[in-house]
Amino acid sequence: MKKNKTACENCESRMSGVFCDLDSAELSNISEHKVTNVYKKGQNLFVQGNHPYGLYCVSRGNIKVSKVGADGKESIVRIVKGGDVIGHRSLFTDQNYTATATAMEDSTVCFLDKKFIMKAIQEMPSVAMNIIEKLSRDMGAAENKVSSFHQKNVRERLAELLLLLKESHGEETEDGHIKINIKLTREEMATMIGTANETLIRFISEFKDEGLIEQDGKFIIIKDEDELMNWADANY
Amino acid sequence: MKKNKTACENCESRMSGVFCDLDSAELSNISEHKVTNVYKKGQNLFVQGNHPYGLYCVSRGNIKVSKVGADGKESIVRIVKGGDVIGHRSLFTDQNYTATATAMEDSTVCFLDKKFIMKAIQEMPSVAMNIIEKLSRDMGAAENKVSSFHQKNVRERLAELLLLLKESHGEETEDGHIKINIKLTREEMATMIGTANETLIRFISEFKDEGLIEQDGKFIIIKDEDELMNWADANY
DNA sequence: AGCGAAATATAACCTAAATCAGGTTTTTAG
DNA sequence: CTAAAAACCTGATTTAGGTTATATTTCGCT
Repeated sequence: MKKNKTACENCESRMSGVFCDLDSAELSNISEHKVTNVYKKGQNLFVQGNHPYGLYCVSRGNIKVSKVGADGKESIVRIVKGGDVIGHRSLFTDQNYTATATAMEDSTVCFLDKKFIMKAIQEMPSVAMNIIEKLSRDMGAAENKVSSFHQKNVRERLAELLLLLKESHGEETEDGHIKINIKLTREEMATMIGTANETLIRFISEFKDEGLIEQDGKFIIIKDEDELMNWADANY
Repeated sequence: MKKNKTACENCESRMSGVFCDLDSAELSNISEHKVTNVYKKGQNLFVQGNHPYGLYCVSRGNIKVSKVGADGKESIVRIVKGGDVIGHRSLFTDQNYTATATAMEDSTVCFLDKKFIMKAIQEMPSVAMNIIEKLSRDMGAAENKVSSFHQKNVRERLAELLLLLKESHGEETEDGHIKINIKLTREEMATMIGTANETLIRFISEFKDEGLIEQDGKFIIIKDEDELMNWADANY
């Protein structure tokens, strides 16, 4: 975890986060109060049970937020990408972290002290509003997941996951299809939809056989979005 | 849905909500901008797909927030009681409602116009902060649910549900036990943990046979909390 | 009070998906 | 480059819990 410093003004994810509405004076104020860290793939930003001291703001890279149960089983509850904040949930409720955050690849993440971020919320209504918006959106996603568990089978949840990943990490290829530009193991995908990796692999294979998706090395390419949407909305 | 008006200052849930830190001048300002409605059991405050025009603030009664899937199956994603706000999630993301809110019993609910509540957030940092806290807490609960689905079986999820209901709706009885003071059908409990009602009934019966819980009319009484906690944290 | 409709309960059966077992391929580290 | 370890894949077996069926009890309503 090397430390170095980049100005927020030059951050490649500058426009997408909760600080997007700030002017350059306010931004440079934040710049001065933050620490920038580089995490290697597999390193934790924080682990379940730790006490939170501030807010993490991802500049580059994908971070997975996961919970481990009593039996040691991992569940990925969400994936956070460049521009997003992380660690806010526990920070604002003043509990210890209820999940672990791990870099899925080499990542650059800034850290803001709790006192500073609390002051920012009080003084800059746009920051408060953006945090409220972000929490609301994330909560919507979490509640969707809950009802999907009840109402959909594994095949349907997988179709849904692929479409969500397309939204969050999709990139157009030369031939006009969408490539899911994030490296995920089958195990990780399985824990995202709450199934066993053998089961997940089986349905991935089915989707490939049926021409709904294709594989490009580690990456999945969406070939038939309409059909995936049909499955995600349950039809069998 | 009869209308009448009660001052926030006299609201029985005044101290528990997002407006709890306001002084009486601020409170009476809110009082003047709200509408108070009484909903009969079974009536909807809003339904999935509607456009949100403001914020609901529950004064008295329990409101269930549920989603229906493509197959018509209902899932209760959370239950909101007196003092809590509802409808904020969709309001702040400016989407249509993604769930339906239904009164579980005759309830009193106030409604605040969107413009007014947005202004309140800008001008009263405590309101913004309380909303952030509430969203964070709710989101923690939702993420716990997601990982429970993956990591726990029905018996364990039921034990967990009973303990959560004890926290949110528990009341001490004369003989020192805790009674879950909310009327829920087996069907409703089943949809809260994503199972079939027959299955839920099976495990409720088991818990009764084993002396972990007892029934007092429509209400459940926790008899052996420790054992329930063991089950909720998974041990089989 | 009495009737119909929900809600509750129990048992038998069946299926979706977990688990187990055995491979092959890819990645990583020395 | 090579060995070891991950990751991936497929088939067989088992099982938790969904589904179906049938009673019984309770509730809401006129």
